[in-house]
Amino acid sequence: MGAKGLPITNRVREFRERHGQMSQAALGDAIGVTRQTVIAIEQGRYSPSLESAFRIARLFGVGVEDVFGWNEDQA
Amino acid sequence: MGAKGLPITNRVREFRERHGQMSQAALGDAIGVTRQTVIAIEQGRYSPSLESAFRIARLFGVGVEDVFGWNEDQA
DNA sequence: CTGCCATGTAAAAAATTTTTGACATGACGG
DNA sequence: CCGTCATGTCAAAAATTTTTTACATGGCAG
Repeated sequence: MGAKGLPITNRVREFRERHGQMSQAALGDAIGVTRQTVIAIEQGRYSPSLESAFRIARLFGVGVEDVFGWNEDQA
Repeated sequence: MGAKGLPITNRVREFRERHGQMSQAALGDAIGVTRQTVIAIEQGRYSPSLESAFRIARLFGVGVEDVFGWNEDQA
């Protein structure tokens, strides 16, 4: 199983950049994960834990589904 | 590490039982995880992946945050 | 130009989630 | 009584996510 084709999409980068030019490292610090994790999530390399998803959404003051989306087809 | 104290709550069991007396095994099959995973999620032993969360919510025809909740305090 | 800062890649190690398999119990119907 | 189903526990293996460390690039400020 090579290319993942994750059913989950996300707009983390979008929200992050609109939040006062917050860097990937700063976002990581804010939600308690490393910079590498933020990079991987933004690049869609794997689906984050529901916990990370909640922390990101809450940081931006929105709901989980405002940041993360579901791709029925890929599912 | 030790006792988890998960910041995530869920009403999976509630939704499952209201969905035609669906068993844990049947829910597992429906979303592509094992019965053990359903048990662990319902018991709050760990936070599921965002992917599992989406599959469960979609199966019940609701949003992720209708099934899973965030406990700011524990966070 | 020089020095940061942000982003990106890579790979191995650590941590967590998920699976597999086995066994136990109570409820229930035949 | 006996068999089945749903739930639950346990433990080890497998798979996936996250961390750690290191290095590379381009942009931009001084």
